[in-house]
Amino acid sequence: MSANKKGGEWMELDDRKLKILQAIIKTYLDTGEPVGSRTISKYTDLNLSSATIRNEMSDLEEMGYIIQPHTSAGRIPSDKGYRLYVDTLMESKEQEVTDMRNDLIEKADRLENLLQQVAKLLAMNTNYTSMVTKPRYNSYVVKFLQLSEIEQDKLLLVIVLNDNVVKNRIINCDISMDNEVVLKLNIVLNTFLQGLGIEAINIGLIQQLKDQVGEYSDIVSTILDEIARAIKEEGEPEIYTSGATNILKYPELSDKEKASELLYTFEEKKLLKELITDKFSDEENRGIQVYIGNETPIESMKDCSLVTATYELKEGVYGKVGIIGPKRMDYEKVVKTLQNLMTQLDDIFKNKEE
Amino acid sequence: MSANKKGGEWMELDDRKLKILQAIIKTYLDTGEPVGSRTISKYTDLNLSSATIRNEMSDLEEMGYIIQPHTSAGRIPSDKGYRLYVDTLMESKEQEVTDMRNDLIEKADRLENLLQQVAKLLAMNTNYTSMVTKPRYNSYVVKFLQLSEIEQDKLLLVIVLNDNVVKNRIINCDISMDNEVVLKLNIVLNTFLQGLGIEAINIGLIQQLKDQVGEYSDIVSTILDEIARAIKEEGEPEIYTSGATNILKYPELSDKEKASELLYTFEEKKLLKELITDKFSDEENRGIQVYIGNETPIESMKDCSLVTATYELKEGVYGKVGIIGPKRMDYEKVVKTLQNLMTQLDDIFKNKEE
DNA sequence: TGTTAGCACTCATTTTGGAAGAGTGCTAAT
DNA sequence: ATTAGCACTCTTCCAAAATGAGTGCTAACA
Repeated sequence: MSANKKGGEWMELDDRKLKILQAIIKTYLDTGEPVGSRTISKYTDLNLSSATIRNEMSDLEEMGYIIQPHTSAGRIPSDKGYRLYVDTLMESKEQEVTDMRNDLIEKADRLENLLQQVAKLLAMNTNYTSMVTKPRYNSYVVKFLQLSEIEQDKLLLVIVLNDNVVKNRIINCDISMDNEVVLKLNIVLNTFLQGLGIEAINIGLIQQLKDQVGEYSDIVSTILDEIARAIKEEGEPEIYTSGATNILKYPELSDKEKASELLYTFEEKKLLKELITDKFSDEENRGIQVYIGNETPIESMKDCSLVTATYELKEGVYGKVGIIGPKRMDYEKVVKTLQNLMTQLDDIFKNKEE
Repeated sequence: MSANKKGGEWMELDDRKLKILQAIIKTYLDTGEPVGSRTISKYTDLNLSSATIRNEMSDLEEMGYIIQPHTSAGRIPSDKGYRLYVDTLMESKEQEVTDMRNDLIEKADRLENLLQQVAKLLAMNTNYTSMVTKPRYNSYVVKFLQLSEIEQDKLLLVIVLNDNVVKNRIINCDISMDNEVVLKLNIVLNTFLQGLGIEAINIGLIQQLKDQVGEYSDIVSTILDEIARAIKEEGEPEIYTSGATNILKYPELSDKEKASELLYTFEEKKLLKELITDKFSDEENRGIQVYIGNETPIESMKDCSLVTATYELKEGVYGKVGIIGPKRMDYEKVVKTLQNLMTQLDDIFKNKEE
């Protein structure tokens, strides 16, 4: 028994076992079929007979790194096996990395488009499913408000939140207002509300504000409502996905039952949003994370793996991107692609700043 | 041979044949399995032996209304058969119609949300896939522009198009501008551009405008660009879909090949957009339309039917909704649901107007 | 003591050959 | 014109047999 609990359990494995395990997983990632002792005996550089391999495999199975789907089938990696592989065995093979920057900058002028593009590129590059979250602050704050009359009894309310998030609302009002009133309202609203977040807009403040505007308190009421709603709306998580149909390419996921559940998860997005808000909001999970099988908290993904990364839009504003594929996904490639994407996104966002 | 070419070809069918065909299609809609002569002989009120039915079926097949998947299987309707059924044989059975209004009004405050909701409700109610297009004018026109300084060298440009479509752009400018300049720019922009569409913003006008603003012509240039882009963007078709995974519920569509293609079509949406802009933009197709099998111009939908309807957002602004399902979809229900939805949407939009 | 060849055994998959069943087309009788 | 009857054609279902991949174990070997 090894002495260390965390990060070193695999000390129980000698070098040869590690190599064999690695060979098994690699082969399985390729083929998706249970791999037998004979295959490995030919595959590896350590010249061993299939019989020896069998013995080792038997051990590895006992230790929980591989699984036999049924007697007299080859072995497939268990979640524990994958975990070990991802943590220590994976060797970054060099591979050309697609430069996505050009594709990206060109098409997208708005953040939403950009993120959707990112998702699409990821899906196309990896042949898995991708998801990208829209970054959001923990708390939004009113930066600037502007009211303008655009029709007889219709006001346009422009709400600018921090980070220059802009929201528009059309407000119907019964009383017609002349220019002066609108001007006054603008001043009052801005002096009262600038810099405030949703929690600061409370009854006391509302009353104060209403006192200032006299007969227009109804409209102010509506406006405040809309502001609150806009802030709340912007605080909602938003997710873009792409390549959902890619999962149909992997036989182990594409039987009706599983595929249906998975596709529904991607279409509905509700679960994905929960996933984001729950588990992945921890400040710690910054780098690239791999969740294997049941490590993902979504039931329908129990046969999938999820690789996530965090990008930084600006100082303190983070979003996530994720790749979902079969457990036997090409972890190397996915991790590489994500790393690559992160630096490219950094570039883009930095440049936009200027 | 019948004398009339269009809409009356089925005159070649006598009453009994019609009844039999109707019975075949109805049964097939129910079961999804080829239907045999014996079934019909029991099913119909016209007491005929299976042998007689067989003869009639043989005729119907020769005429192209039904198909035999293989010798000694029952018959299934051909596209031509479905067409006849939808055009003339379908009898509107009474059924409770869900009142979707409440669900709708409650949740949606913005048009996009509303349309997405509509799509979702349709999909849930019918168990098929639904799509809803965002309505759009043929040509947008600038109604109102507003520039405000929200940061040292960042301007917020609010663009209001007709029908109160609002767009925002953030514009970076090198020169810092005082309040007065912004005010002046606002006036100039509005006087020059109000009421103009994209085609009216030509070189001549641009030059005129630039002359007015002197040193700020660079910024004006950017602004005009952004306006043009905004108008163009708003003119792009937009489609919301829901219930794509529903197609997996129908065995005849859910084999990997077909399902994959279909789901991709729904995810990608590009083809759907083309479909909308091409075929369905004709002013004629106002009412409820049914496209069967190859009548839909999308290859992947050749085993599907598509039922579309047009809703009116306001005078002259139309959008489409569509239901996509297997050819043996429950046409009655779908048509009823759509009719119902149309009136409910009318209600909602009328009320919003006030 | 670790490695290997050999062999019996297991179990999933594929193949095969009916047998059953559904449905037709045709013919002859009504 | 309708129908009963029958031979015929297919698909589908099922079970038995063949195949084959892969294992575990044992005995021999270095």
